[in-house]
Amino acid sequence: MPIIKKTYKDQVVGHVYQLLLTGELAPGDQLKESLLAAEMGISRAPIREAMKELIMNGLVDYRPQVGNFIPVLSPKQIIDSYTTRGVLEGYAVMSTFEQFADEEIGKLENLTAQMESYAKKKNHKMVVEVGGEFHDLLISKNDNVQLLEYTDRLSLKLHIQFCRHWSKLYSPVEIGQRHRAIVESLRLKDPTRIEMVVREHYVETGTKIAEL
Amino acid sequence: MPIIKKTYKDQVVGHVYQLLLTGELAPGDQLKESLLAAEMGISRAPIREAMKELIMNGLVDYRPQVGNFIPVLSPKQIIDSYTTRGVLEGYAVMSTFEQFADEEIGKLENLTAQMESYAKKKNHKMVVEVGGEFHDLLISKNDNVQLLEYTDRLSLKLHIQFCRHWSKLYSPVEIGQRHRAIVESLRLKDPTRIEMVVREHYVETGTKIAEL
DNA sequence: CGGCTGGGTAATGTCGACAGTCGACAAAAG
DNA sequence: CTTTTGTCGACTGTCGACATTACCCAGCCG
Repeated sequence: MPIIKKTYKDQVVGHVYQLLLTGELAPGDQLKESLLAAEMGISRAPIREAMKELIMNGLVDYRPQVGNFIPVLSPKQIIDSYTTRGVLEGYAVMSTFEQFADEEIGKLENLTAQMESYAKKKNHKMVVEVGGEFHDLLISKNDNVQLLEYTDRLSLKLHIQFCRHWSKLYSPVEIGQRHRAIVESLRLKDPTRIEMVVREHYVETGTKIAEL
Repeated sequence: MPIIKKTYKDQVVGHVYQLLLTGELAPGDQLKESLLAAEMGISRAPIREAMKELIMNGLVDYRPQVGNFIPVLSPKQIIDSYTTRGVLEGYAVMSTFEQFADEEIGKLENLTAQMESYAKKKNHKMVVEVGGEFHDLLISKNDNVQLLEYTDRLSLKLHIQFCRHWSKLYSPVEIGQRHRAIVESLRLKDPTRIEMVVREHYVETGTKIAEL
């Protein structure tokens, strides 16, 4: 989420993010250029520029000669996206497992406990925030620009698609189990296991979301 | 490479592909909108549309307020891209290894032999073509749309970036060894090994290209 | 009654012109 | 001679208008 808003295009992107996060735009809705343009008091040109960026990040579906729509993901597409994310991030963590100091692993454990705690209190906003911190720390060691480009895109796409359903998703027990499994595998310093665990974590998450 | 060219935008994309493949555009070159527009007898609007698509596929670098450039990849970026491709395709093949019938594995072996043969004759065009066939058959079983989107992008990006250097790259012996290793692992039906071998294949290719 | 046809509407696709911004060079100040 | 500032050119960013295409629905025909 860019903070700087130099060109109109960037402002449009930010505006659409808001519409998506607040739920004013639901999957299946069409983003009409003239409407957005009128809404923001600018012409359609920067809107079109912004659309391309949103399409690039998978936040908008483009149908030629028809328009831009908020994607409606089928269960298979959801699982596919999460699986792909799992494959990429599993590798990202695995390939850097030696760089995790004991104190950082401790921090990961700490974050897991926080998530459990927030989940028990049904404070979903904080669960997501701490979860993001956990995730960021986990892949922070990797510097493969190509891989990061893809994981960032997927992360943002899935975040925006499903932020609405977080509250229905998390049981404190599962959250604890899953994240602890990742931390444990890191502690064991077993690369194969690390990759597998992270991968499964995302596949399970995807399967769960696909069910609702 | 889309064959249908309905809108001007698609024609522009195709045109730029040609410029890239023929080497008329070299890494570092700027794609000037007005120039392309004049060249094709259209306005800048569809050019800009096409640029966004090319940027999306990683074929063009975008620098705000400055312009669009053919990317100059650093050795690290090259290795990163190939590694990422290896991670994705390694998983794609691994997760579908059971679907390869003996006859298809035979075909893969056959294609490998063809590549060796063409490589010996220094017929690089055919090496690449048969190599593409090998690659397509290898991931044809996978139907993860998200994963395929990324592998396709990477495949196209790397193809266009390095098509110029193919002739310097391939030694018949290496081609045979590498591809045969993949076929063998498939025959063994050992998923872990399959994933590893495919991954390494791409990492090695990337390392090799990064060196020149 | 169902399917096809055609016109109207509303959206995207394209256009040419103008405004804003960056980079380079040159002139002036220290 | 070095540094700063001003100016210029070329490119991207934005605009409003026009062209084209897809969708909807009414009316016709089988």
